[in-house]
Amino acid sequence: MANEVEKRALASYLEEHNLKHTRQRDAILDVFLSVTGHVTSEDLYQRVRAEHPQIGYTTVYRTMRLLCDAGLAQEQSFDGLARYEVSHAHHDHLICLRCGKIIEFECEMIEATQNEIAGRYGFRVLRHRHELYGHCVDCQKD
Amino acid sequence: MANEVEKRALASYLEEHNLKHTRQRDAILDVFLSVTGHVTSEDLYQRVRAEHPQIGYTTVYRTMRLLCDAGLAQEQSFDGLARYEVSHAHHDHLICLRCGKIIEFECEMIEATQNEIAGRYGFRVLRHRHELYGHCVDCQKD
DNA sequence: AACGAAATTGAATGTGATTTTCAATTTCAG
DNA sequence: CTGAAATTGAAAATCACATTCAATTTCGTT
Repeated sequence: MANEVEKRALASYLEEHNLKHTRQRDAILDVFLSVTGHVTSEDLYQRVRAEHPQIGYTTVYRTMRLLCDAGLAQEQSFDGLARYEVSHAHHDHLICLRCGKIIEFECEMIEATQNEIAGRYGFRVLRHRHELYGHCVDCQKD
Repeated sequence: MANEVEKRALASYLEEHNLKHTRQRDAILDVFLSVTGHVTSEDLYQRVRAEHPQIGYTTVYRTMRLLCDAGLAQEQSFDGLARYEVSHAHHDHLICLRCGKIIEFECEMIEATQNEIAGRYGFRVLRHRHELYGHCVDCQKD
């Protein structure tokens, strides 16, 4: 059985919150983890449906919110559509405005600077959004 | 008459694009410029309506898009709602998750780093979004 | 000042993603 | 096995945003 770690994390979360373990949640988690990149609920629903035709859109939608609450997924939005990615080390995004390609990057220095700036205003930063929009190598040719 | 510079800028834009000068557009621009901060179209509509009850929501909405196209306004979105701010020098935002306060800041260093990172991936950055979410001084007390 | 083509207005309606409702079903502690 | 509580999924509601269209207004030309 794949994705043991994530399944156990989900199980703990469900137990702690008096929620129930269901086949649907398990199946959706599996499909979500098998996807690389940033999927919308609709995307994910289509993929889930290919393997589990009886699972409805609403369940996929609700399960993604659940996975976000459980810390297994993160919601992003680059273009007005909610997209989900598997939670992993903090990072920012480069988004190509022509082809939609999304590249992730990390930068300690920017993080440090953010905290320094927030400190000036007495702010305590909890999270941030940092996205660079432009054209990727391939799309600069046109 | 107030806001002469902006009114002239709008007039030029209208003329260049074969659009027409109307009382509504003038009134909406005035109200928009009188607001400090980041307003939604609904916010703005309410304020416009207070002075000009005959102006409809749609006109406010369309005028804000016009002002964005004309470079007089900028659209932002921190919480899913489109918000408009008066155009001014480039800056990023600090947003308080409790009270909604929005503080603007600038940072050359971050801008430079962004370009350096984008360069690594062959990206040409056209614009970016950089928002720090957290708690402001006042809201940390609670 | 008046004409008329073209743009604008604003109420109503459409759109599309997201969210909620609710009856039927499933889970799971006892 | 039982029953209370959670979950499911189809349908409907919601919400912000965007468009439609007939009536009105603007403005270059007469």
